[in-house]
Amino acid sequence: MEGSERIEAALGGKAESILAAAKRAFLANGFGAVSMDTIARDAGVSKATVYAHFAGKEELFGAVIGRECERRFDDLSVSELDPRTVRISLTTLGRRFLDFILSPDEIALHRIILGEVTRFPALGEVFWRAGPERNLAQIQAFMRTAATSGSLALPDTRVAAEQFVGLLRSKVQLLYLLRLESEPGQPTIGEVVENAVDTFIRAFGRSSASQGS
Amino acid sequence: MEGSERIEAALGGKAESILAAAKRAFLANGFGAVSMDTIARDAGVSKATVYAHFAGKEELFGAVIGRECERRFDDLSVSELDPRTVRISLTTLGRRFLDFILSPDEIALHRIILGEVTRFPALGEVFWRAGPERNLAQIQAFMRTAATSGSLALPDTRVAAEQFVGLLRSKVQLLYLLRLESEPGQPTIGEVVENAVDTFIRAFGRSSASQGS
DNA sequence: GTCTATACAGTGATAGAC
DNA sequence: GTCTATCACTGTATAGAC
Repeated sequence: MEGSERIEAALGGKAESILAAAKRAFLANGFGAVSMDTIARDAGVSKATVYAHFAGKEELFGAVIGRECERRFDDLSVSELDPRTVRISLTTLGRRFLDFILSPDEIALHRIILGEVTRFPALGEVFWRAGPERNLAQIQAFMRTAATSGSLALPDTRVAAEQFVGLLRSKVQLLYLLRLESEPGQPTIGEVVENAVDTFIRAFGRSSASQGS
Repeated sequence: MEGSERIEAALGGKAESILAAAKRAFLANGFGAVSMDTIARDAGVSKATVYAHFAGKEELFGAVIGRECERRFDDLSVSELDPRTVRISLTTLGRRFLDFILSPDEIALHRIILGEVTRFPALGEVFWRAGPERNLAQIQAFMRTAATSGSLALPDTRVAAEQFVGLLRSKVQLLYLLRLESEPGQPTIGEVVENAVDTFIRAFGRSSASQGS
């Protein structure tokens, strides 16, 4: 244990504190509204220590965001889904996807990326590759099995995956991003998923499983 | 003409210059990266004049964004669309909608709003009411006529409108927001519209018009 | 209202002791 | 590596003359 502490110290436990504090500050307030002073104080170190680990504010921001993009790997576990029970599988898949993209951290990250992509153009691709692209790949994988097994009649599995995502996000993701998620009269996540699955199966369903109650 | 110049001067031609300069700066760079110095210089007035018209940077920002939200009224002209030729009408409608939300000004506004909604919580509702909500209302109006005329079998016109929008935005809006619109291998706007209309008619179409080539 | 000049706070970044 | 103290600079905002 003494050894592991040694190693941790050698790797820089303070670097982790700084990154953690920077993550909290940046995700909550964006780039411009956060000062290096705040980050240093919140991390329990001096400002000079921050600069000993990171060349500047922009580099620190890039490190935080890049890390955050990589960390969040949304495993939709599509291999566990049975393509023969399409409605159930699509509902599970849709629910997992929406729970992920509507989680507070993911919404905050989404806001930051879009707000700062003009100043940090590289972030756009980093975000896309780490998030939406992976999700689409997983969903497309399920679409392929469903098409192969004959449960769905899909002219193009890639387009199908993109459209299923579009049906799921509908307006609900934008409402969350705009902080309007608790407006009265809005449908629940469960209803959004149900509606998306209904429509998707109306369009591409083949078997009697497409006729739900 | 002398009179109109007088009036313009009385209303403050400089206020317009300031708002115009602020709009350019804020839409291009966000809130934090813009200084009142830049705005004043770009507007051709002194900084004190800016403060004579607007209480501070935040108020100026709010004025610019609020104005921008109101200005952009996207008239989809749904009353001109014939519900009997569903495929053509949906294609026209989808094209107009996508051309609007993917226009440079709209994309820039979208980025700013999402990036600053944490600092300016009121902007979320302003944006929603002025843009997405109006678009949805117009699209829903068309869905109603299509349902009444029997061209589409829609269980819920509101949900149908939201889902049509979801199919249209699919991933293309996010790609534009992330500045990845010119990545190779991406579908054109025309293809996105076509795919959205295909799927929508597969789900809700009734007549033989749903069987396109 | 408009300008020039300036006050004042806060920022990112660094020097030097330990 | 880490700290305290400080730098140079930019930012918002204002005072006073016209």
